[in-house]
Amino acid sequence: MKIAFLGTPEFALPSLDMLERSGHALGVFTQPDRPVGRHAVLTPPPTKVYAEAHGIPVFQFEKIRLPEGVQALRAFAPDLMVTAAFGQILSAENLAIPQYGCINVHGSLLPKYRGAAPIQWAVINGETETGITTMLTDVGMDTGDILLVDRVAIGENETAGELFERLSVLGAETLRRTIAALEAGTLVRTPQNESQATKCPMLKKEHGKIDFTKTTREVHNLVRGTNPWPGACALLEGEPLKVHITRLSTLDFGSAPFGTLKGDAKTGLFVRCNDGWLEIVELQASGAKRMNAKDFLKGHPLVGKLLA
RNA sequence: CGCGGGGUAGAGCAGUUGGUAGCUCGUCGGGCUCAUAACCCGGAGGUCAUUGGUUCAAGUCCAAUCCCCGCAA
Repeated sequence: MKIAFLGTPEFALPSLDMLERSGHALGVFTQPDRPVGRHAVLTPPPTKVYAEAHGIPVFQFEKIRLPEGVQALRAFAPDLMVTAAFGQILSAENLAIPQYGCINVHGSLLPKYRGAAPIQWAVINGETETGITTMLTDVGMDTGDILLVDRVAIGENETAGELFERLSVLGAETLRRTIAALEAGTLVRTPQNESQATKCPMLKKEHGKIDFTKTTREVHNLVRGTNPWPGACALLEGEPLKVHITRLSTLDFGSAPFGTLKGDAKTGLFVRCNDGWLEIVELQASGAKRMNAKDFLKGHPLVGKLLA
């Protein structure tokens, strides 16, 4: 089958790799190269790097729904489109091009967590289960008919980054089965239950701001869900402090204002939240590299100070 | 050349107007103790990122270079 693969970041790579190994004729449509990092180095998206290494043609458009993109897609003449974390909205015109339509690989159990950052929000909200849904893309935001679903449990300490990696691998498998069913003519379409639908917003920097009036579990979930990006952060004496890893703890340092720090270089660093004390395992001060909280304590007397 | 912080003992940090290199933790040895991750005493461990310059004297002042990181995009 001739497939137009629309995907951008690492999440899309296992799916792309699966399609390549399955011998489909591929074309990769992805976002333009973007400036990355402190020195704004123009960096190609991972799917482009993969495609070039495997001799797959690459097409990059700012907006594929604009005439230029539509024209290129039509010229490529795919039988099927596949999207995985593409990051652009497709138009009806785009979707009408391939005869089999467009299959999207989505990192949630639809109709829950429609939108841009389903994996992170599932962790932030403390979900214990998520998964991969393949769906037939329509013009709405993740509203198309459901094809196949695979479920996975979310670990108590699992970070969004770790879950991302697991789901990207699972996504390739779910996609493989979906296409196999399509080719066998056994694919079943199930409309989404609109009454169960939830939407999650794109994750922004400010979503990482920790609120210590919340419970230890809620803060822990935020730290996990924003790791590795954008990272959870708080203010220590006016300076930003990133909190990379936390652990739920049963240690009790008594009552104290929310955000109060306790502990030492041996037992670890703990911060007061609404219902108890959360251990901060790994952190990063402004200008410093990330380190163990215990190491940080050796050179920074923090006990009694306040995080805000 | 977007703004900014930083490279000092194994780890995390301090080091004031240039004048013998310090703290906490770890480590090693000894002591105390029923015992200990606790406490006491002692020891080892540094080309102060690199190169050049100023000076009687540079971790400290000047210049250049390399590396790490935060913010902004």
